[in-house]
Amino acid sequence: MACVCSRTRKAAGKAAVAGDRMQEKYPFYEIEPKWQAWWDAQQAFACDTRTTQPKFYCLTMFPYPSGSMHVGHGRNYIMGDVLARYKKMRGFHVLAPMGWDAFGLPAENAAKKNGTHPKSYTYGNIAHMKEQIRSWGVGYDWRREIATCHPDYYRWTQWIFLQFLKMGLAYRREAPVNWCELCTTLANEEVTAEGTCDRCGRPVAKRNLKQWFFKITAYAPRLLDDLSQLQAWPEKVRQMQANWIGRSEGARVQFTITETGDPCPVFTTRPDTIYGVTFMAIAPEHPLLQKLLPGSAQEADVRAFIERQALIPAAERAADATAKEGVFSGFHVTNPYTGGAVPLWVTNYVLMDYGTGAVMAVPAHDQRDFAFARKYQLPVRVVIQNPEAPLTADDMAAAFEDNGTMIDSDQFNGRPNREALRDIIQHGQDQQFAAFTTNYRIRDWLISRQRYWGAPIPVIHCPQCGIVPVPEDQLPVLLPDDVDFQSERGNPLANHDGFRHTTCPTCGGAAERETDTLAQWLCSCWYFLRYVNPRDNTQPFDKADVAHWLPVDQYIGGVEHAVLHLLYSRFVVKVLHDAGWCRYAEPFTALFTQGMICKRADDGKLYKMSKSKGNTVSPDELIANYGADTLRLYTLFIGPPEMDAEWQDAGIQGPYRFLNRLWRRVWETHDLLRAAAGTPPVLAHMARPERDLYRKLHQTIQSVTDAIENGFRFNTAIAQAMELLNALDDLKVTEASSAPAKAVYRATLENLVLLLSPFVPHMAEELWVEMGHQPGVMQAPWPTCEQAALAADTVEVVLQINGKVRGKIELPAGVSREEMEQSALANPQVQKHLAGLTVKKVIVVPGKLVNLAAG
RNA sequence: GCCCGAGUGGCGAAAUGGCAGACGCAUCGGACUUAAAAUCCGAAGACGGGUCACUCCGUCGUGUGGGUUCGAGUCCCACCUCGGGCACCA
Repeated sequence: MACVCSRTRKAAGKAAVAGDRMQEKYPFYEIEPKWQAWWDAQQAFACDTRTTQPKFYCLTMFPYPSGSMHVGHGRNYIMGDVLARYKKMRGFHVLAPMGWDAFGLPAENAAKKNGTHPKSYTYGNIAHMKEQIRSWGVGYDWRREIATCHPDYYRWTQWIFLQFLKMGLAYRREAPVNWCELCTTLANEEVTAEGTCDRCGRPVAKRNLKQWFFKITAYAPRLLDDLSQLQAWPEKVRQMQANWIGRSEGARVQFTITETGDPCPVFTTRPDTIYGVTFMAIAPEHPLLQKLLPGSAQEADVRAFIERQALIPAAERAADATAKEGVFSGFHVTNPYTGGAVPLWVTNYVLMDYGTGAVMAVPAHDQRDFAFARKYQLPVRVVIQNPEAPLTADDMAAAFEDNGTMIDSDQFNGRPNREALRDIIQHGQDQQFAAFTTNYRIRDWLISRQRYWGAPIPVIHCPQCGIVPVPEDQLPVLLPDDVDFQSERGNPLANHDGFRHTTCPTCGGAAERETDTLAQWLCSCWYFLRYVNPRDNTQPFDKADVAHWLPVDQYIGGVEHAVLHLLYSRFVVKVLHDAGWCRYAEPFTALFTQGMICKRADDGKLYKMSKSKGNTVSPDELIANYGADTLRLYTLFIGPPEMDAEWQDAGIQGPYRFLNRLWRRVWETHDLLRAAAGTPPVLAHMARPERDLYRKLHQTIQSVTDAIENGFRFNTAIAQAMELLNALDDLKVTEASSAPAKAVYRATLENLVLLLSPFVPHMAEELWVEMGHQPGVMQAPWPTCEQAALAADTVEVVLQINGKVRGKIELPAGVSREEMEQSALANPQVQKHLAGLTVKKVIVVPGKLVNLAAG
């Protein structure tokens, strides 16, 4: 214990201590390492998951070990640490773990470039980043540290894959997939709206490849519906997920090829326009064409068109600006509602992977169909009449997409279109050529990658038995170390004969291992479960423990994961729930997405901190110059935590000065504080100035608590603490002050240290001991607000005339409305402004304000 | 095009419909110092006015234009700019 408190120094004499400790700048370089070591020695953040105390699972998104972090990364961990420390003081048993999302491309690229093995590269980076996190003063239960690249972890990632396979939720198929030259295959979620790779920015092309998918589409309705349970998530994230899942209600209608009778179903949200169909538009990739075309009259034209479209990148073809093009197929389709036939066109504006790849075209009521019809002189047929300005097909300059009255639609004529919509589908359903359908935009999740540095997909391809899962007791399928990274021939794993050749677990014959690895997203989809039982060698996690600790009470991370990690994790947990492994269907009760830290780059513009922009700020130097507490305080003070913020180097001065002032106050008044230790403040004994300070203290306790609890408003919490210190200075307590004044002074500093301890833990620990307490400020209870202390004798009442402030008066607390009104009218300032006016109305806000409406 | 979010001093920002600019940065003035740094005290939205001076007074002011209200940064309507998500999704 002697190592942590300052008693040894004090033994040398108070004067010497004061001289030593009251130096110009507080010695953060001494106290910060000291307390970090003490937290380690005390296992201050160790969490016993078998506890029965109220639990709080505080999780910050774990990082990819890229090598080193900048101050922007720190915001995430610091906020989580503030919350964890605060919850501990509120009596919760807090689980705050940390780990590494350690599979991924940079390690493999480094291997290619420098010859470093991905394993040593990754573990080297982890060691450095762990040191950085430690130097920030962020506390975790490091006994629970995990790295997704460790065989003890990825063994269970592979196990999860096998559960999906068992449940029919993992499958392999050949399909056009997103392809990035560097990152290999990509999930749709990893492709930006511009058609580039989310990770490296290269253009993404479509390639036909045999790949592994997870059937996330089967969970689309639940993933969407359950968003409504996530009330403690940012509205923005829920909307982004809802957009991504993209539900639309409509009908599936069975058209048929007139010439052959082949079915050609469509999905439509506008069956009310079905009597206005004048052609059918299908995607060039539509499989029906391969059946119809051979030997047909238009075959050559159509094939030429299809081949030309195949060469155009998907992003370009999907762009709004791309002109609509098409070619007549030579075939027709029969509309089951009318019995009539319309021509079948192959077009570039219909997407094969949404709906059925075929669209019933209604030029009169759909702008895209309209543009196409005008270009190719196809007929326009109005079936929804505009009640305000009747439409004629020949004169229309644009499609009429609003609501109106149905015409030329058999028995539905005369009805408002929206109202008839259900009946139209019902009619088709009764006649068995249509059905109510819900369509989703989300596609299945592509999870295989042609990369070495990932968890091998645990299946074996047997020429006799087909795809055979690796038996669970043979997991993990280990990643071999001895691979050739210099080879240009694709996935290094595929070139490793020792890995590839194996025997079939079913028939014992020669077989080949799958050489694709799992996308790192799958590794990070379940890590929050593993933290509960990180060293369990018999199962991924313990059901009972996880039932107690999950869902995560507070998850903190960047909004960039809104439709990647956060959607995938929800999906995986739902599947595990269905498999009986998890009791809950949602992993994260509350989510907080922090804003990014930006900085002006050399071009004067503001960018998110990144190595490529050269606008990063390293925490290492700042911690060396100002200390971790100052860096933490500035990071939190910079602005509202959910908003992006601009890092300004000079801004750190404010928090630094504040902490130095706090430090000096405690050390300057060392004797006074010690002497006052035995006498708690008593309201009745206080004179006006100390009662005001005492009230301010309790107001601060109230507002800081509220700021942390409601909305993570750390910036205002810190401002409140600064105000309290300013108020404390104003009181000017000295040795000569009264005993009650000294008691209030001590109580204020003591509580200020407690209130600040989650934010600046090292200084708080040090000052806490200095004020005579046992080490371990986190064991102290969080301050509580005394209602009696909040009461004031007088209130300041604002006097307004027609909403403009004309004076202020001090009145006794609890003053009546009538007294307030009379005092206002009697006020000389008010009378002056009222000269020549008559008061028409008096508004009184009790204890606050009188407004006289006069004219 | 659709759906979110933001717009307040030189800057970061704060304000349950009730004193706009708390808190902090930068700036300026003063004290301390041989000097500087640090620290402490003080000033400060803009424009105009008044006084020897201090206290002071007026007008304007939260992206723009309307509205509701005794009273609007805050609520409503329309619009502008910036950021994010979705988008030939049938």
